[in-house]
Amino acid sequence: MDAPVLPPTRRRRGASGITLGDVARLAGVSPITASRALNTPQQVAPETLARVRAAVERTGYVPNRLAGGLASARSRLVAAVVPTIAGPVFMETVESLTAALADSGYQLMLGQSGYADSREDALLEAIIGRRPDGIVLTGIMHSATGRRRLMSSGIPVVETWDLTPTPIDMLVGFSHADAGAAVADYLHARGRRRPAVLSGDDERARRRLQGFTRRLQQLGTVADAADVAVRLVPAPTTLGSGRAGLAALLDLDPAPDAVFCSSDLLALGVLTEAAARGVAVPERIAVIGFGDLAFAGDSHPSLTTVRIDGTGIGRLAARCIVERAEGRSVEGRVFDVGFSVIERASA
Amino acid sequence: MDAPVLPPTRRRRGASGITLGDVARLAGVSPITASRALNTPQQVAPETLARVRAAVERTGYVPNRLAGGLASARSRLVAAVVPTIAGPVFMETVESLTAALADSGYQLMLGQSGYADSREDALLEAIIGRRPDGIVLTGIMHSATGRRRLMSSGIPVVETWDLTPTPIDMLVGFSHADAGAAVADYLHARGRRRPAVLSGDDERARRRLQGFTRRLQQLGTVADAADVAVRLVPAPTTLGSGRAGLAALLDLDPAPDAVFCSSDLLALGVLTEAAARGVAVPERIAVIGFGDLAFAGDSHPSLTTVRIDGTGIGRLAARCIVERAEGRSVEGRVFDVGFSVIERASA
DNA sequence: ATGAAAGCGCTAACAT
DNA sequence: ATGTTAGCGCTTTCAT
Repeated sequence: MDAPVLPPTRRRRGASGITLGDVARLAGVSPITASRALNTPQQVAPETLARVRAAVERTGYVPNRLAGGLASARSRLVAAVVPTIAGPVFMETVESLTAALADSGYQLMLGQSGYADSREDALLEAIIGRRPDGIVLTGIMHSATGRRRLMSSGIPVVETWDLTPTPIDMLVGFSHADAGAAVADYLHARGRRRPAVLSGDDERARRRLQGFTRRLQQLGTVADAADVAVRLVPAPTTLGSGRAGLAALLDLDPAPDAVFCSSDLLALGVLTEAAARGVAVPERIAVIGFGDLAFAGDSHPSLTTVRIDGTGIGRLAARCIVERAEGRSVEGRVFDVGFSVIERASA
Repeated sequence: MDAPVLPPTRRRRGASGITLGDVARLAGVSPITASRALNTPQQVAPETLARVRAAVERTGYVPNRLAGGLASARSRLVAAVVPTIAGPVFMETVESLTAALADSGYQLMLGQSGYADSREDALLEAIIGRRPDGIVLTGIMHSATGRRRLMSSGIPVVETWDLTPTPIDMLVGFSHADAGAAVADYLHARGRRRPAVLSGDDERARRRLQGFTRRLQQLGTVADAADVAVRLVPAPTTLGSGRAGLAALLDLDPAPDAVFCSSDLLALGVLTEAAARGVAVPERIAVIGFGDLAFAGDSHPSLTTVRIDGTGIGRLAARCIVERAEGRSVEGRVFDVGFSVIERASA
């Protein structure tokens, strides 16, 4: 039998080599009609629709989104950048972001910036190269070069977990300085006069620390910022560094009567060390965490902390991107989701 | 001046509309040469290379990987599926996977399967549609339909965190039954004769549980599987369910003298509840966790647990995918990374 | 070492 | 409601 005249090797097609054209042929329509049947079914006659769907079913066709994205300039891909996945802080946000995006037919690409700026450029290149419909920045950002690059890329950007004065584009976060101040108020109202801070050494934690000490000065708890005992530990914070941190703080004279920790994990370490030493919490020392992670309500004593709605942040970030991608305009570009101090037993 | 004759609206190009063609023109070469300069520089004359690189620099060109992927049938995208991102268990694996892939020029796409099978089909469709060069399945898998679909997609698949008898393709994991048995041995050797299990209700934990009780029978610790007190808690496990779990186990008569927890978080909850009740660990009850999360060494008492090299799993999974994608063959398709019981103070 | 032609699989822009 | 045409931006194949 004569094979039809074809160029020698028809090229390796993706193993599941069924294309829209194949489906269309099987359904007896043109490719564009098949495309419409899948993407905008209301534009297609019911009977045609049924034929196309049957053809899809029979062939097991899965549309190639690379091709679709190239043709339509909409990749339906969203990139998220986190300093590290292994930190518990942003997980909630990434989780809800992933879920919310999936609901709208978008997929999440994950990038780790690390806590260093060096690989950041490579990461941006990798991300922009995929032409995502949006980029969600979580936590720390960014070299000035990186910011400029993002702006000129024209890709919608949502920065999260912070409220910076000059956002790249959109912003979903809260004021870390205000959160620190709120904790200062809380401790002051409960009569604590020798507060200390145990803090991871990252930018946002430092901002909370600043807000905290500043408010303590305003309240008259301390005369000078230097009067607040501060112990910095390297990021990421751990239970172990919390234990070591409390040990160090207890050696001070006078010993503090409260510790504001920059993370719940740190606070859990403080509780652990206090229990190990027989130091009564909150009687001898009050402990406040940050984040309200899942375990905060179940520690012993239960942990007073600052709650951030990480899930809400993720969901809102997703909405910002999706609305923009679909050409709908969002009312506003800066969203303050706030925070709340959750009173429990430890303070 | 006469504009060159062009179709009316040249179509909206991606905002940063610089293409390889633009770069090539600027460098005075053909597009394909510019392409080679970027992808296989050794094929290009040094002087040409320099001109192309200069043009890239000047224009801020970022290659469109959607187009590249479409043309080359290599997306340099890898999909990872986890039940949930918010669980601490797989974070380490996802982190090292992301990092290892990035080092080889691949990007990670994240999908959440949830603990339910319902959305799984949609997720697979979304993933396969992107034509990733590989798929990493972490934890639970999968409806028979899903497995078949993956196999017929022709995309390399790595299942992780488990050793199943009939892998879809490649496998990087360890035997949960063996891990359970090892814990049984450990407790038996230390004279514990009334061991209990506090376990999240998921498949792999159940497999460990089975290995655990079976070995206890072999050892003669119990006559019957039903003699091992088992308390199941819903996944995901929390510190709170650990506390509640111990409370329930202590009500038994006779009370257990050891608890094997299906996660470190659960074990931390047990330690917490024990401390709150003044139950001495390990004297009155020994506690063993699973996972060796970061905090395990720092709890009070420090936690005896089973260590899994999550980072190694991620790195190895990345290697499997990358080697396959680059056409190199990997020696073997099943890798047992094992586990180790870490002896600390709690047991 | 470089280039010309063709096409990856899909969708936007016009038809009709 | 459906089809035709012309690309999206890149890489493959085959020449030179």
